[in-house]
Amino acid sequence: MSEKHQLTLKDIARELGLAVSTVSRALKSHPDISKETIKLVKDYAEKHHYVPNLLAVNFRKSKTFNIGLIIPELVHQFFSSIISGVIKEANQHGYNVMICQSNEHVDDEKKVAQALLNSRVDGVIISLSNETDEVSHLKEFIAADIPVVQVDKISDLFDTPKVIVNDFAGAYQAVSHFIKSGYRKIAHIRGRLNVQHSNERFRGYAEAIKHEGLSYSEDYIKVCDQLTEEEGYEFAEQLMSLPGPPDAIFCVTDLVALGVMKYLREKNIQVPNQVGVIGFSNWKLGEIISPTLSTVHQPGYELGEKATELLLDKIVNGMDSPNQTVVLNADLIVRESVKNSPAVDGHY
Amino acid sequence: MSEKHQLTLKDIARELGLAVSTVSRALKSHPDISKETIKLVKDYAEKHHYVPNLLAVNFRKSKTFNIGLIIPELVHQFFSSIISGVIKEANQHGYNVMICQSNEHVDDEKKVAQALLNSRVDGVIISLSNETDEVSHLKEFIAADIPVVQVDKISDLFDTPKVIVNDFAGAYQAVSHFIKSGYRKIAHIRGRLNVQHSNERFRGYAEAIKHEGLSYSEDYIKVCDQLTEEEGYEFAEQLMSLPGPPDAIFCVTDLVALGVMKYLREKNIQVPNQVGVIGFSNWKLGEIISPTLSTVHQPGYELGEKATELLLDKIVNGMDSPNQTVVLNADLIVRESVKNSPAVDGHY
DNA sequence: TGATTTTCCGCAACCGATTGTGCAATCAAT
DNA sequence: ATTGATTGCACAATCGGTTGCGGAAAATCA
Repeated sequence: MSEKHQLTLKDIARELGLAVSTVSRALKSHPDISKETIKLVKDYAEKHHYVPNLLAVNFRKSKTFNIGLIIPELVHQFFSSIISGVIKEANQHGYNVMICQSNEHVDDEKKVAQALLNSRVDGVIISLSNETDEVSHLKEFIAADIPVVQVDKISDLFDTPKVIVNDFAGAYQAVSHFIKSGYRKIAHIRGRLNVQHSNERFRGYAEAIKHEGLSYSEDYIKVCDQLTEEEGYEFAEQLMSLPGPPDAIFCVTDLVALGVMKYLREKNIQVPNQVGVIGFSNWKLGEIISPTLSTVHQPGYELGEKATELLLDKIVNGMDSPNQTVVLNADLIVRESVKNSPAVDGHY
Repeated sequence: MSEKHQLTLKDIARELGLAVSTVSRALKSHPDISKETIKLVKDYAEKHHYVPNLLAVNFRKSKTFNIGLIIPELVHQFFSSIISGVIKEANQHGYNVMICQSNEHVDDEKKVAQALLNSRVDGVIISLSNETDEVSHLKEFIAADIPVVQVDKISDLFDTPKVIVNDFAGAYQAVSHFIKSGYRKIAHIRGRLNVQHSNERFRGYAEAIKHEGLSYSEDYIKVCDQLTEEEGYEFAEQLMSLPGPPDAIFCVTDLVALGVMKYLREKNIQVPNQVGVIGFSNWKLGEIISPTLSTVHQPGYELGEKATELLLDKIVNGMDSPNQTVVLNADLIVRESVKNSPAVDGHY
């Protein structure tokens, strides 16, 4: 079975009494070659299952047809969704994806960036680590004429095409939905002050409240550091112990929301009737717990797709094409953790 | 910044007044080259940041340094753990990983297999789709001298190295732990009859019970089809409605266990005091729910590592090395869903 | 000193496909 | 019939390393 020698152009040429160059051109229907010869060659190639040697083609064209993907961590629903989108879109255009993890550390990020540089990828998609505050190691790609696209966790210090989620609008939707469902005292457990996502979500929260003519007290804003379930639990306790406790809690993340719900359940506070809860990210577990968790869906798959689309555009059309920023919608998913109200007008 | 022309051996040779072949050999410290010349060349190369053109090297050596990885689905904690292990091990040896999804469909599996074949990967790691019952499309790899390693979801019809988890021992541990913790009436919600994993776990369940001198009635065995939370809920209801309901339920999967716990909570049946629950797989969500879920950990990362190790061995040492099967342990993780008992001797 | 071995390096083919250039044969035009 | 344009294909260089072979210079030996 194992044919020692893969069929090459030379073999076909010899067999057909043609020159290698003629065979090569015939296979791509070059106008210089007569219809008859083209048919002859193509028939022969098909019959003998000729497959061009990718290694040779890539070498000649000086292209690897590989794109690098640097993400903070692989075992994570959101990021693996992104990966999935990238792979699908890349494969569709004949590219492979080399996945690297930064583990949220800038040192690892530098290391894998260097590795990708050495392996001569045709382009790179990156979602920055939490630690990354300067991007000199990424600018080397640009210096080497390797296009880069940033996705989700981006830096404005680095001028590339970007694909992000509209955190503001997602948060705005969530909080508006609270209000339309009859909740009035809405608290927010937010993320770190130096993270763009958190700030945008907070902004969405604040704007929605303001837009509806309501207001919030500073007591209603809690700042997470690690975004853990424990923090959610703890802040829920603090919030519910206030003289005027909230009747709704918007959480920066599903995991935090879970901690909140755990506390509420333990204290026999009814969700959604006494307190409504909305998270962010649409983790699988939100569908599983009870009551099921309302959340804002981040379209990871679509982020990956779009980022790849932009990257391939750069690769094909050159570095000088404009650096657009694509903003994808983050949409509210209403589940049981928010009470139904006839006031809801289906606007969402 | 962007140096149009990457430094090549020819450049170094010209600059140093040497032949290209000499430079090439010097860089790999070939004994034919004098110490002085080697130093001269290496210093120059380092100073000017010479990086060999991987495309050229790969072409010459007829190697891609790519390995393919075919898995059912990417967005899944277990499989992404495997991926993570594969990538780490592969990168450590200078290989890249091309990830493909079969989406649990044999047609997709065939498609990506063909794609990997055409892209001339140096080797393939595969975890079969649920639909796969014949492996002719995979034997093409062997015919093309491309080594294959199977991981987790394997077929005995295909003679390759394999890496699997000891489902039997994991289940045995779980059920033994139930017994040592004082549970006596242990039910099992199992998976499909035609899936090897399910059968092994069932076998572990049955053997553990038998070994402790206990027995189970057929009423205590429920067979899932889709392994969903809903099925868990439903079967829990059936089990708890029996004349003699169980005091412990061993579930084939964490998700099923979750459905069970949901039912028990709704009926105010205390976990773990009235009924103990153990799942399988160690999903993240098991740590998050309350009570936290005891489960059997499947070492996905280690599976990936080991599979890659075996594959690289094949790639380097040739196809004729023996096809071993590596069995990794699946270990019990005790959490709150099983009651503590002094009878537990720390054996686990 | 001449013969032989060893040391060190250059020459050139090669991997397989791509592509610019050149040239014969065919065809059209004057 | 002679010139000019067009068609259809072959030749050969090229991409950047790798590697077998051969040969000059230096070192060792007789």
